[in-house]
Amino acid sequence: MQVASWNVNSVRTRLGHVTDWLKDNPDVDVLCLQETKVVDTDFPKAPFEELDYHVYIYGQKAYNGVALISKAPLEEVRMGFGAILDQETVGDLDDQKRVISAVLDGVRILNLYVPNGSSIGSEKYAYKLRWLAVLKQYLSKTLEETTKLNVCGDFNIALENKDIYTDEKRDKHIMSSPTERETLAEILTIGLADAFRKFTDAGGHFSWWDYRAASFRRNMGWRIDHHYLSPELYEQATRCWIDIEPRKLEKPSDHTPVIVEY
Amino acid sequence: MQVASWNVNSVRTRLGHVTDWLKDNPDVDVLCLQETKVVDTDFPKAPFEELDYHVYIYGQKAYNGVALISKAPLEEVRMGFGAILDQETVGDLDDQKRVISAVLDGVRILNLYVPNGSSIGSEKYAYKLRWLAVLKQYLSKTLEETTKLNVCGDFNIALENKDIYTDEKRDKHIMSSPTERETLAEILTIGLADAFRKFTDAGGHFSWWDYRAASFRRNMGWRIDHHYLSPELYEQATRCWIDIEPRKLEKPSDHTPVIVEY
DNA sequence: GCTGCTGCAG
DNA sequence: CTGCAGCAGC
Repeated sequence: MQVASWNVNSVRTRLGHVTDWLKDNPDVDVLCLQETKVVDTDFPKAPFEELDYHVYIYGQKAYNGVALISKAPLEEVRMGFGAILDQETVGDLDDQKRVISAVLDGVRILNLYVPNGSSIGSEKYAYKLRWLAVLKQYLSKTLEETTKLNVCGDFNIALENKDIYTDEKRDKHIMSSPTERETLAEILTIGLADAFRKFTDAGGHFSWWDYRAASFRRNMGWRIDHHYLSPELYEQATRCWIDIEPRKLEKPSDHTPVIVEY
Repeated sequence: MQVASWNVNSVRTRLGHVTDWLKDNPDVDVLCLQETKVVDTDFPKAPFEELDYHVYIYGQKAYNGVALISKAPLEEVRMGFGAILDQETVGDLDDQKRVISAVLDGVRILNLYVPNGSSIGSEKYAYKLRWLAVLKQYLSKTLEETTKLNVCGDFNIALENKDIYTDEKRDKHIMSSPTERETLAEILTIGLADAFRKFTDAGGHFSWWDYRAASFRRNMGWRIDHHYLSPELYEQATRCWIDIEPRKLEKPSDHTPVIVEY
């Protein structure tokens, strides 16, 4: 089974890229999309259904939005933190559509778009940390019911120095600050491990390159899109890789797909 | 000597089209641009200067804006009505940057972007008529000092029925209403004649096609961009034509160049 | 409708 | 550098 994660930065603008990629990657069973940037009524379901995929969406206008594109029908589809956490815990966090999950062949696939956080100390940064605190509760509760969990998506955090093209300003940069790293590392202690690092020790592998400053051409990237697996799945994992080809296309997303196989 | 008029609908968005067109039309001495939509500090002068043109600009943020692009340096450059009319007459009309003129080889080239007027009876329509009243004074005063005057630009008025693709709703449509036509015709009585009509009697020649309803493909156009010449220049005129090629490009302006030669 | 701009977000 | 909303113009 293969699961892919791809922040497409607007599913409508990137529709051709995404359907082309699915055609080129017929072994991918579930494609997890982030930043679809579209309300559910306007999501282009037909192009995927015509390729015999099932589509599960949780979107909003202009920002955020997540989706699951699957060859087989999915079970137990859940949208938002509120699906399993009480309202008091969730608060307003589900106003932004960042969480969708479902089960395929006994594996819960959990697709996330973690807040970016803007800059250290900003209001959006506080939101990111608050969101991650609730995420931990959400994942803990999920792990109470399943031993096969694949948490993937755009985490907007690069855990290790080798996951970033440079060491400059690292500690003060959003996505690599000590607090963010510690927060994510702490979440993973509940029983999740990075599928990519099971197979690849080297740095220089990235999943996101800023649109600015020609950073893709200069390979000034970050590895911020991840597949985190529960122990049982981690054991079963046979591959995890980044496909940089879509980032080379005309008008690409700034992210590129990350695929795990188990 | 050749003078061209082109409403480019954003000189920054159309920069490639404009420089390409200049390269393809090396005999054009002065290119008059309208709707440059950029403040003077942000006008892309360098690409024109690298092609050895001189650039004279009178712009504002987001709306309107006119410019003169010239192979030779221009003399007596004037911006706005206020350059020769008293402030009492001009009022607030120079808040919108719609008038620039200069002299080349004894010919005053006067580049206009006449207000569109939105719809008959609207506030913008009243502004258009008020603007045209002041234009008449401005042109009269200009004709007191020169016998060689080339007034060109986007007039947002089609003087004759054959200058529009259809007769439908003509009288109630902005750009072809009787009042607008009479107002422009009255202005021309001070001593200006349509260079295009010296050479071409037929209808079906247009300079503007709405972006909507595939109107260019269906040739649903209007001839609203003009060169009006003082008698001496009109006598000397050897050609006047519309180049529809730029309207066929990707992401074109809705207008296309009109060129006069004398 | 179709485009361009501002302003925001990433 | 890109996408979107909201606006304005035509």
